[in-house]
Amino acid sequence: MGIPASGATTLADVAARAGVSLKTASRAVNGEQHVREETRAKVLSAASDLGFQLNSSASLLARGIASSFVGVVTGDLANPFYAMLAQGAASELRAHQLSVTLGSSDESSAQEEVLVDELARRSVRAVIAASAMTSHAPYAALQRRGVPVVFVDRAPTDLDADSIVLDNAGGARAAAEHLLAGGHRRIAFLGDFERLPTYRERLDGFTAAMDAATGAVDAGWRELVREGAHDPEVAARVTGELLDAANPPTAIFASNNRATLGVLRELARRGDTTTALVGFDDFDLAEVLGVTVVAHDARAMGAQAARLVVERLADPRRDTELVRLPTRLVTRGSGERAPRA
Amino acid sequence: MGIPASGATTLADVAARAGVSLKTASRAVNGEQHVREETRAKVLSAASDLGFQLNSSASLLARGIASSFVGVVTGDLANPFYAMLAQGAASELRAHQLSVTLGSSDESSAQEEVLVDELARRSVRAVIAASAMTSHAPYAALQRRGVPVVFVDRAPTDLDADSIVLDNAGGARAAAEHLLAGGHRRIAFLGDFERLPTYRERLDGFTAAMDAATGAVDAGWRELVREGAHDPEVAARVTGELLDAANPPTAIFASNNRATLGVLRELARRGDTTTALVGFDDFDLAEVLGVTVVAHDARAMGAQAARLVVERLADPRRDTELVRLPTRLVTRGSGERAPRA
DNA sequence: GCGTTCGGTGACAGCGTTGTCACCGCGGTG
DNA sequence: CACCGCGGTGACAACGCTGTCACCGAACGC
Repeated sequence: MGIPASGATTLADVAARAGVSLKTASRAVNGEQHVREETRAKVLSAASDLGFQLNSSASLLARGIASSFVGVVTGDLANPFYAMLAQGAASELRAHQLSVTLGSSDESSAQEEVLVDELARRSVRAVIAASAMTSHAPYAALQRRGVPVVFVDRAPTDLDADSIVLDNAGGARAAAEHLLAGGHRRIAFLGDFERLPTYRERLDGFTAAMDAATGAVDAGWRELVREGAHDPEVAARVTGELLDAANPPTAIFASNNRATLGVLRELARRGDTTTALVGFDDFDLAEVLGVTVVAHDARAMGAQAARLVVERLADPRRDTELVRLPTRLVTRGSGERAPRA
Repeated sequence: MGIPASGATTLADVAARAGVSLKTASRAVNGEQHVREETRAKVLSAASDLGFQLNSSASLLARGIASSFVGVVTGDLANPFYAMLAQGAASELRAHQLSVTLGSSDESSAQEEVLVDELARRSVRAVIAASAMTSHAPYAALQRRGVPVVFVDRAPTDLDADSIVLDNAGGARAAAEHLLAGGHRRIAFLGDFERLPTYRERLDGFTAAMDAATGAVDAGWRELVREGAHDPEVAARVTGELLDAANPPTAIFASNNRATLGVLRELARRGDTTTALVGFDDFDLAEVLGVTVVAHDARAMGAQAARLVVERLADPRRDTELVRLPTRLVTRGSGERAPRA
């Protein structure tokens, strides 16, 4: 009943209609104590009559809170890894009355800088970032302003901040060792952009395994290390080149899900069913395709990041934490193919 | 220089430091005109010295704007369809100074209701929803309050609102006709939750094709229509049941990406390479696996939804629009397998 | 030379909410 | 019976910013 308000209805309207003071109405709609049940009911009914909704800007302002949003910066939501990460963070944050706002950088530093700037302008309460930048100055600026920044997947080296990363070296090493144990002597490594620490760590783990196997591996194994295979197209092309070479690898380690995708496309294209493959990152159809992978839990990573955010929000001066999440090798066949004689 | 501010620095601090009035500082940081370049530089430098950042709540409040966020409600971000949708919306909205806040309902009506409520509390400017609800009362409430709601993928029947959907019937019909043309007489239909309009439309299209082919198809084809295959596990189980039946289908139409995934798992598990398959929704590895699909552009859908939001924000009383996006059949092999003799 | 315009600047009153403090009346305490 | 404590309520001043309006001086037109 009553004409739909032309402008927005305010708490004052509700208070007037309920015949109470502004403050009492505020207490009622916020579920605070010190309000008689009867009064509260009166206010709530008036509010619902008017279709009232608290103005969050005004509320935030009055309470001296920047906002209730946490920015999540990822490379590309189309990558399920990031999507799961975001979802893990979002659901954990919701439990703490925080919402998530999203931005994709497409792995471009420039774009990411714009994103961070946008988040700053939105006065986000904290930021969770899977950063593709090498210099994290924009994040440092946020930190200085008291906005917690938690890095996921990739820890910054030029900034002291909470971070949560995978055991990249360990996972890659396990993959390499698995292939070596299977008798492979020529194993190709398909890396991502050189600047990404994840890639470098994975290469380190891979290298460690290869070095430990000196004598058992071809001396020239380093020639089979390729980088820059950030998207499936490049990965597919590089795979083709590797396999067309004079002395092709008998196994491939794809250092992330997109590289794996590219390898699979190329192998399928040429009907190659003998080259062994282990990929970093699990994916939906890996089971169907029988792809052996280094798996981990992206959702847990997001949730953990959210927890770090909440903890730092509670105590800004606590020591920064570096969480390293385990990976596990899931064998499904492609990594167990014997080397071609 | 100067001690890092204990609390937040305000525009007043900046103004004081620059020796100008509050209003002039405001004009300078907001890039408004009527400020001498020299003055602007002075203010900007003071702002950067102090690490100043405009308080968005205060700014929004003063300008009488609810917020700069648009809520995007989806089923589950882990589903690439939703992830792309969200990304499409986000990047289009960014061009209009709007940010996206995300919520996943896990396709649960209860959860979705909570989400919408949360969005309302955050005073979002508009909502884009891939709703799994049958009754859209919570959205109607938002609309009444002047918050534009745009439905994607699934249009509500109990609410007049801008919507953007796929040509579900057309896509499903094309898939069925394709299989029929290939000689199949027993085609199974794997549906989603019965309550989802997308599923019903796809079934309608499928039915239309089958009906048009009366005589050519088995009279009992309706027995091969199954629903509730919302996740891969159920889809896989149902597929198994269908194929184990006395008179199994020679082809399967999976009505969404998760159903397709389930079917693929089950076919792989039993080493079945003869049953034909067409899936609704494209996916990364479809090419590798040679899966024929009804494809569409989720990102475009999100972008289009964002455009509708912007338009309605500009003119709240314009007629609501229903956009129907085309689908296209992409043949890759699985849909072209001949029926078993 | 006087009125007019206009770029540049500032004072001030909100925007809608919440924190603080004060107040009122009632029941329990000594 | 005076006092205190406390549940319930309200007045009022913030919160940090922007819109409005007013003001000042310099450039301009006639």
